[in-house]
Amino acid sequence: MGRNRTKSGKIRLAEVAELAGVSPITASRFFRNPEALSVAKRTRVESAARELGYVPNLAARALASQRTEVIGVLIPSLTNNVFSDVLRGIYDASENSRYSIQLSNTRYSILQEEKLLRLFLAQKPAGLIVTGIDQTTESRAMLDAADCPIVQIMEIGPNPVDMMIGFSHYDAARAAIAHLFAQGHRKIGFVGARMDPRVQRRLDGYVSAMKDAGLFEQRLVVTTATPTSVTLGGALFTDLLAREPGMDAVFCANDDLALGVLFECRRREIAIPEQIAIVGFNDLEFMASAVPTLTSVRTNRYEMGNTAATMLIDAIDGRRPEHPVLDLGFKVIERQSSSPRRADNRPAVSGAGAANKMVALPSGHD
Amino acid sequence: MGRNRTKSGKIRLAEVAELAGVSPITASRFFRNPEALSVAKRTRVESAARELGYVPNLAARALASQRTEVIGVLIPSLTNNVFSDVLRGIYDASENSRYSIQLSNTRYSILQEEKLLRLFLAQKPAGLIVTGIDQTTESRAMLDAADCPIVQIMEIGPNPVDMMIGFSHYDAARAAIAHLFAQGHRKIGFVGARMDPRVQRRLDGYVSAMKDAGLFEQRLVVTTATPTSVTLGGALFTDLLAREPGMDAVFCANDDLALGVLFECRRREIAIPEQIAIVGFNDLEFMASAVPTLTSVRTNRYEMGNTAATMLIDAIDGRRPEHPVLDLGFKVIERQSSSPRRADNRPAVSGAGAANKMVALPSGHD
DNA sequence: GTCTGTGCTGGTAGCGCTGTCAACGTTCCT
DNA sequence: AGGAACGTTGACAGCGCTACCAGCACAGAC
Repeated sequence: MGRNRTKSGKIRLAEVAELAGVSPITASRFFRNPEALSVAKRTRVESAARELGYVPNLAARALASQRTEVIGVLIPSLTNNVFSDVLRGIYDASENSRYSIQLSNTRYSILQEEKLLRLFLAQKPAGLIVTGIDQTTESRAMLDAADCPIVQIMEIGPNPVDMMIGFSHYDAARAAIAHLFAQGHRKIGFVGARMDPRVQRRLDGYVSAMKDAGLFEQRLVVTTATPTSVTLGGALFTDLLAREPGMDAVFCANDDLALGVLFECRRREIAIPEQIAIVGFNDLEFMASAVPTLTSVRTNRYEMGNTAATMLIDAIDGRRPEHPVLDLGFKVIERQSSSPRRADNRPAVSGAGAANKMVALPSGHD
Repeated sequence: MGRNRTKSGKIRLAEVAELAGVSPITASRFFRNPEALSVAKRTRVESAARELGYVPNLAARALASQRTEVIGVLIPSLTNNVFSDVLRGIYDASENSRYSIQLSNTRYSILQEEKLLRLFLAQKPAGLIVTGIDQTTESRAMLDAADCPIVQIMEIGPNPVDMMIGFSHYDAARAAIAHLFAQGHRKIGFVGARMDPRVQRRLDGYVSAMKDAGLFEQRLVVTTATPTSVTLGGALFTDLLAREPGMDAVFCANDDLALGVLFECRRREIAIPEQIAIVGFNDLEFMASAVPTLTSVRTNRYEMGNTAATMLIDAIDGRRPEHPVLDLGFKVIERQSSSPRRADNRPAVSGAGAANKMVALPSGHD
């Protein structure tokens, strides 16, 4: 018995097999495909493993089987709370599987992404989750050649590498603008930061909606490459206001910016929504509790991460999903900051948590 | 040449060695300890590896060397933005090392932590980062027995397992209350959510400061086990106000709660700081840009993660730090929400980014 | 000239597990 | 009854790398 023990004192599969009275390979099978064993041996191996406190050596398994049980995840930012929700979904889904998550941060650089992709692929991951649909041609070639399932998350578009889950940022922005139109707003500004591909598509959606209505003007758009923040929202709004004092609404590319605009309005004593309406994007938790409560476009971030990881794991295990491209849609959550103008300029006292009118839309593909 | 190629088409060390005209073991040494090679062989192996695009097989290395290049990280939450800053620091520090991060979420459960710890330790990590100092005795025993460097982060306390980096939440809370006392406040409420050990210590600091001043009353404290949120801040503050309408300040266990209190005050038309002062904790970005700007206790979260990972990697590589326990301290950032009462009840128009008065304190050890 | 020490290099023997294939016993069909 | 088909089991041979130890050449000490 002792002779089967590792030098390091760890219990090996051989020892479990010996105690169970089976060959090592049978014990090995127990951990990979228990159904293949007879019930008698299965229970024998199981109890032997438990008795000895056996923990498989993943390195040996990876070496022998020529594959790992690692899911690589490439996201552009760890700071942005949008990704923390997605990540939580991914980790939750991976928790009860035998796969572990290997996370890397591309810092919004597709070159960095390419480099990380090369690194990941060299270790033969079981699967890969990548953000967005804008990869370098080199990255794209690597992804196409990869022999593991891949999920692209955050948005949907044509030509998926493999699986895809997200929504149309373009349509979501158009829906936000349509909502503002419906409330009677016309001079609608756009405030955006970071300007990654998804924010860019929101801008595109805004531009097209405004053009469709014959209301687009370049000076209504203020953007910057700087990372987003609440403070930045106030600063960009200040710029916008200087360019176009007659503006009656602002569409913010994310909720942090929207909060910054809210505070800046308060600082300038601009009434919301009477003088200026605000719409954010993502529907972070605080939007429902701000004063006034802030309208936003709800995106299903946790669900996105969770479903992506679940789909990926299923695909790794050979259960490919029926629909490899999944549109999670979005909802425009209408709140006080964009409600129709009223005579009473004060927000309701019990504003937080008040029933939110919702407009749900699946985003159009392509 | 071809015969050294893996079935999978990957280049092995043996092939690099052959091209370089050295033995495999010499090539192996090149990657682990280049200084041990003569300059001639070093350059030969280097160029051979580059020419072939060699990428080491980590599983084989781990199996043969009986150790991994994985740093395990155990944090209680992925949602809390406090941890996203810490994580960013950790990932940044690991990026240019050969170690990779394996992250797991304990969900604020020390039992879950114990389970994960067992899992991690079984894979022989190169190092471990764990959150806080409140482990189960079983966990503590495992950590003590672990044969890898360990860093405890987020707080400091007696009996470090190995290394430790953080600050005293107790002292930080006392400093916040001292600041409020200095501004003339007396009836100071406490609002806390989640009540993990660190929040509990902030509460302890609050209680002791209030007792020292002979001002403590149990009904000034409102806490809940519910996870924190902005909305919850408003709700808890509402409770507090119902219990003690005469309150003149609130110390919030974190900034989300503080923002919720701010909005609730606005909803109730309570003037800040004239009627009630607010102090938060962590100094998230939005605190400087709220209206009025919100006082908070700044904690060095990114630096904490970054330094923890750097210390850990150094220790793994045999360079143990001079001081295994590092107190990163904190700063009370005084802003409008706790400024002395003024006749003018309106906040300054250019409030955001206005010079912040700071009170820096190292937290006392133990 | 012999001995010891140092710097570099290579051979051997696994690390712990799994893929492949063959073999076994049993059942079911013709 | 004979044979095919199936389910179950085990032997063998590595997966790609590194720990360990031995060996070599050379330098310096006696």
